[in-house]
Amino acid sequence: MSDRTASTAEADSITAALDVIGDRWSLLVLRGVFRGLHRFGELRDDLGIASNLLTTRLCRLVDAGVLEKVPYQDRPVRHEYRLTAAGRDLSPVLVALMQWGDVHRNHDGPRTTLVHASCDAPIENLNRCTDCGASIDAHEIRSTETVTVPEDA
Amino acid sequence: MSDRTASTAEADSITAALDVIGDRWSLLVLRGVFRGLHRFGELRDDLGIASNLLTTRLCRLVDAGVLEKVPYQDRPVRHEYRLTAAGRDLSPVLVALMQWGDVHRNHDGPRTTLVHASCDAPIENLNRCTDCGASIDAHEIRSTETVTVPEDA
DNA sequence: GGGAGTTGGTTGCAAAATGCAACTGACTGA
DNA sequence: TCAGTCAGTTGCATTTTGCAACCAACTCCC
Repeated sequence: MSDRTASTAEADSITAALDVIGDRWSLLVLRGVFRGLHRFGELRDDLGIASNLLTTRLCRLVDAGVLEKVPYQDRPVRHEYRLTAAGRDLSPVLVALMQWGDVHRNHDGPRTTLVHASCDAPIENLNRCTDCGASIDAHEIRSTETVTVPEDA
Repeated sequence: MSDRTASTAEADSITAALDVIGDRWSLLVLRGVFRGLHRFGELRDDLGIASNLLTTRLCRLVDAGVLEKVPYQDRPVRHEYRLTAAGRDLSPVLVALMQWGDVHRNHDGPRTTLVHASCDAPIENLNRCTDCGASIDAHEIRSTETVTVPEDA
């Protein structure tokens, strides 16, 4: 990856993030770990991913500091994969994707509802203004480096 | 294996979302459109993407209802690409990715700050409880799955 | 009216990523 | 000793992507 630096869309933060989780499987692997699947075989069976690909994805995510290998037995030494703080910080990405899929794609398929553990009420993902606290629609976003997103974009 | 892993990896909302924007380029194309790039050549030059891939990505995004083609001239008829409502609803995904990249990846690279147009204050993305309104960390998320595909009964 | 330029692609082929299936190595427990 | 589990590795076919050249419809300019 990481050869998206060709022109003016150089290595900004979105590109940097996609270098880690922008392939076909990485986010699904992370979703599995978020859901409580921590071992190689669990992830392979749940995702239906080929072993060789799961190996490379896990290594890459560990290298990126998103997952860490934690030994769960000796003889033979075996590890499971756990989220680091950086990995947990990806939860808004997964929640945002899931919410979009719920609304715009997955009208009939199986749903997973995420709830606030202490309230049992559903979780939503949104953009919020750090000053006024309002939730922000795409129209109201202005980018300080580039063009304003116009009304009819 | 465990109760939660039965059949969930096939067609949930995250998978459905990734079917649309889960490849190497689609989110970058959308980022370009969000930034105000609407024409084929603008996107190609900005992203450094090959023409044939940009063609297939744009067609797929139009088919998925995320972008729409709007004619901007006749003779020859030419179109530009604009976000639909569904496309604009992807802004939390992009903001969440950007925020994660800012914090965990892109310490030295160029930053783009997104601000609330009416406040000029920075935008953040977060998960929020629809009941208590608290912003929610990954630890506080519980998932309750609606299994629609039963085991062979 | 003939060439150069612009825009928005298409085509052909090489390179890389992915999918599939079989196999390995270290151990267990019977 | 022998089957079974777990976490991968290896080899090869298929699919996707990257690169470069080409095309088609127009405009502009002389």
